[in-house]
Amino acid sequence: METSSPASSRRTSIGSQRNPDSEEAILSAAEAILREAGLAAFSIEAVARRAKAGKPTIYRWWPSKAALLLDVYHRQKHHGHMPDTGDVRSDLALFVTSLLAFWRDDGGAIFRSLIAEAQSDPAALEALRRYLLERWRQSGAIIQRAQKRGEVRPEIDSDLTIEILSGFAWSRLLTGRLDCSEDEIRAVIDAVVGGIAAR
Amino acid sequence: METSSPASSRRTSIGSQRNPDSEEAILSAAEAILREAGLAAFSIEAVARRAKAGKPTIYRWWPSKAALLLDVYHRQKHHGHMPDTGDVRSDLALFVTSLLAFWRDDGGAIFRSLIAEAQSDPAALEALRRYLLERWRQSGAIIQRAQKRGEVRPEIDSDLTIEILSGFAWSRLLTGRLDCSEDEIRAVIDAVVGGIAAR
Amino acid sequence: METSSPASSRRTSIGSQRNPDSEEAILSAAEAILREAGLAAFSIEAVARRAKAGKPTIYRWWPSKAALLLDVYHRQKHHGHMPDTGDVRSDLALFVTSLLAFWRDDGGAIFRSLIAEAQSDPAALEALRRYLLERWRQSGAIIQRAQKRGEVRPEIDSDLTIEILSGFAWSRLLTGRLDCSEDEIRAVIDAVVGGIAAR
Amino acid sequence: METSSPASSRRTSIGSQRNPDSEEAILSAAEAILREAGLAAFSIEAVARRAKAGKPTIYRWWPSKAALLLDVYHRQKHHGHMPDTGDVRSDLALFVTSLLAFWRDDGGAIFRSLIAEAQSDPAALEALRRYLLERWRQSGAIIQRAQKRGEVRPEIDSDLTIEILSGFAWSRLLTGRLDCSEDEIRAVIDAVVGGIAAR
DNA sequence: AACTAACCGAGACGGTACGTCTCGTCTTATG
DNA sequence: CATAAGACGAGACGTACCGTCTCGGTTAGTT
Repeated sequence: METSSPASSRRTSIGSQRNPDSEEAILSAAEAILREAGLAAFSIEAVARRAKAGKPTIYRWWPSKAALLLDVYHRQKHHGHMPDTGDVRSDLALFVTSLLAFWRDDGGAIFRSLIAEAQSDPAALEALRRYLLERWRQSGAIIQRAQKRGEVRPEIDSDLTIEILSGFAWSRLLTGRLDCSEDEIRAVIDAVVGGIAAR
Repeated sequence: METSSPASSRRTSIGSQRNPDSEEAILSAAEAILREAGLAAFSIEAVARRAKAGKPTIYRWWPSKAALLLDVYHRQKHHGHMPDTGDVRSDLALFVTSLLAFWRDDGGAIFRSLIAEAQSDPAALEALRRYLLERWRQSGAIIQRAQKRGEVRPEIDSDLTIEILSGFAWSRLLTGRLDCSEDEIRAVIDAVVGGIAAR
Repeated sequence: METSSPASSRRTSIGSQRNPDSEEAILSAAEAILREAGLAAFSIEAVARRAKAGKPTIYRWWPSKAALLLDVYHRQKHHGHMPDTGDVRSDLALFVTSLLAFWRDDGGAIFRSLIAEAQSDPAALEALRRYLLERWRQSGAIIQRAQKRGEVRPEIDSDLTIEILSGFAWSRLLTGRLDCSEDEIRAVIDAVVGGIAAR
Repeated sequence: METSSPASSRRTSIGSQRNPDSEEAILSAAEAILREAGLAAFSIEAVARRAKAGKPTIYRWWPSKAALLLDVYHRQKHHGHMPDTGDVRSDLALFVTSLLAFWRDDGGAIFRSLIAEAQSDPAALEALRRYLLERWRQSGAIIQRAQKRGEVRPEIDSDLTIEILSGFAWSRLLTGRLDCSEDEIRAVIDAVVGGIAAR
């Protein structure tokens, strides 16, 4: 990180405009702190210290801790891995598997923090909600394709189905049980796709 | 609250043992703060102030903010509403409906706080996890009864099924969308019980 | 007090530098508390409250209670009243009289506190010691002038003589007997200057 | 210490009277704490802990920290070493030397604490004052004997003379400079007995 | 070329909460 | 009724962050 900066000593103003080096340094620092030490260690003070930035610079561009968290989460790569194998079970299994894997490897600490922050900051809650509705809408395409193929009944609400699977993933993330076996994921998909009722 | 105390002036020690009046006052104060002002306003300091208790008294009995939160949550009534209508769809619908209603009316603010706290406090996470596994096991009885009646396939993992429904409820709680219509809940139950696949 | 500030509302930062208004407010508050309520009421918390300053602001500039006490004592006027009447008896009588008067009117409560604090805080003890050695050295000039005039034997240690008189004053201060008559002071001076031995 | 107690486990009431074992244990503990860790570590709490006594037991018999300190100081041996060599200079030198030695070896920490405490506790101040006046009166006998022998002028106030020497000793005690050379002590005695004035 | 405007870092400011310590009071159970 | 034990309300301790502010300096655009 921070490779774009001129390797030299001190970062300063570049005139009456946002300094992208500072932005980059701040986001990098925030991400690193979350990843290395978790939400408890994540404070504006700590980010400023690590990014060698002034606190007002952070407050100028991110009105709240949640806004910074959201930006950090957005910087992650993942977004929009949209499986399309032609089989709804495989697509959904890949969806859940890759989500859990992403959280396990990288973004989990950040997303957990975002959810936690949203529980006390209404602005964060609103931002999170908006972000999620969009994400679920996107991922709903998996279901909609399956409906076009005739695999899934047409009256099924695609977003709601995604929210069910996503909710299961949240449950695992927020209780620290991301190490979910293939079998468990298959069982979840089977339940949602095939139902649990006796034939 | 605090009606049990002798209406007189000051609460004090009752010897070398825990004073139940103090415990009650602290839990009441904690609950009131969470309900009225939310997690952001919930601090040991504030609880002590409102309960007219010394901070060490709180720290003596609750080692962390999370422990206090958990106790406050436990004091709520709800726990263990276990529908048994003889029909798995009705049972599960009641399960989800009553959970959301309970959170909407009373315990939501507290449980949200508990989850949020668990994201930065490992001890809270562990306590939450233990609590949930037990709750899911209890609620899993709904599925197991249905399996005995032949309504649900025997190889289905009852706890996992409950976690799926519970996860959906979490998703609604944590994104502030507890006002869930009957139809939506029915759709969720239908998906999980009957599956989404075309017949 | 605080007349220098703009009489308006709130004192705040003036950039990356010590705010003299805050310093003044803190020292004034500390002095007032000591004078009005004594050492027992003197706490960093109380000073912060009265000065309308944050505790960290105090700890930033004064590492210990003793450092603050010392600064408060230094702010007093007295310092360096150095009588030079041409007669050693008169000089010393003035020295003791004005010291006791100063303590009686103003600085006594503060200096008592400083000595008390030094009995449990090594840093305070060291600061006090350094301060006193310097003060005795200064006051020793009274003796040295008398030696030059031939009033006092040349082999007499001027600092030690001052410490004897100063010690007597301490005894009076620390036992709350500052209301010392002229006669008593004269008797003390006579003893030290003329000795108690029969001629 | 504590050798008088029955070496067995638990000390308890001996009926409606003061238990001397407890008193002994408390005074011993108080003395040990002062000697080993100084005034800063001296708290009723600490004394009770070390003496394995209940706090109320201490508060019952000693109304204030100062009262306990005074009792501890009284338990020391020293008291009343009253030199009588027939020579006032020798007597006074012994008086000062043995006082400083006693404080250096044993009682200094305790007496310093007592003086410090008296600066914030009026009751302690009063107790200290009464104790000192008595002590000075006793030690004044040194001067009075010398007056009878004709060594010291009859109009000299014996108590005041003792207070001067005592004040010098206080100065050394309270500034942590008890390591006073023989020469310095002699110089002090010479000043007071013979005066500093040129012949 | 001078001026303004917004940015930058630094860090002080008044606050609040933290978790720990001791205070002096209280009530118990034990003898 | 004294004792050891220990809980209680109170509040100070010194530290960490909060979000705001002012500073001195830098660099664009605008005159």
